[in-house]
Amino acid sequence: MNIKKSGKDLIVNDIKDFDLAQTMECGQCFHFVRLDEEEYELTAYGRYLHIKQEKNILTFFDTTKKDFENIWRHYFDLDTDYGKIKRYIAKRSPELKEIIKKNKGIRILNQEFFETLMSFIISQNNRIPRIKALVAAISEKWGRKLTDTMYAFPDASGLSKVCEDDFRELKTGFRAAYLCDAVKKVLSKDIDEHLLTSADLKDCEEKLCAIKGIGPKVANCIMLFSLGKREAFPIDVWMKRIMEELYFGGKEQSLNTIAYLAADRFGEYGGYAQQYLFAYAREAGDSENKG
DNA sequence: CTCCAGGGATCAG
DNA sequence: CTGATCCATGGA
Repeated sequence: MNIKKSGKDLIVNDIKDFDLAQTMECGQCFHFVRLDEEEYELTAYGRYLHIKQEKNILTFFDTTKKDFENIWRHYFDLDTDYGKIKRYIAKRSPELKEIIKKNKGIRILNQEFFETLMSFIISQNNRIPRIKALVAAISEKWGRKLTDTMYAFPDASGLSKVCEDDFRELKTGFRAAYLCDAVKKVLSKDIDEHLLTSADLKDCEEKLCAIKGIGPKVANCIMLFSLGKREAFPIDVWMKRIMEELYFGGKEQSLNTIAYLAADRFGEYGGYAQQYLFAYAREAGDSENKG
């Protein structure tokens, strides 16, 4: 990885195991706009970013070295060795070799805690385009304006005066009460990001599940995508189906049994494995719909 | 019209 | 502990 400035832009050369589109579109993030095949705009940590990939060259448009080092380097998980991770997962589960090859550029983003918390509450029983629309709507209504079309997601204090009816007006449906409860518990420090970060996986999950509307799946997404807990393993309907097919001969299993197998098989790399399994499941599901 | 979405709360057994 | 039903909303 070779970093240099070119006018206002910042260029990263020789980037390995990275594909921008795969990373943005794999269902972990909801606050971005696709401009072109490998070109996106997004917001995170109160900043706006316009980014583009051409082969193994990444261009961060109009970005200072300071912002790259303080924010984007960690956001895109650029200091993690994904080659090592992929080799480990392929060894533990050879069925995944092909799908890892197809999705060899997926990175797990290190997103902001509060935005991730709220986004995955919204994700429950919802579709990705709709989740994105709701995240954008909350940002536009209560967040800081960054460009003509993009707004930063507000922090908890920015939502302190927002009530359930306000969330309901945006058509968040039955999740309005959940969003309210999350804001309240973050403001009261009942939910504290730093305590969660230092807590172990089980303790952290338990604390997150104290928020109304958060269960095991959403809690694990929050831990994986915003608290740096890469051993977290979110199990949704897709994951359940594909795990039963790959490891249990197609027989139905309880969520606990599946979670136990994941922990045993993938350990500290559970979260990474989950991304490839998710891609595998979605691909299988799509071809099923076509055929 | 019906069905379902990267689930979870609630209640029955 | 496991299973069924409901939850708002919008797109297929």
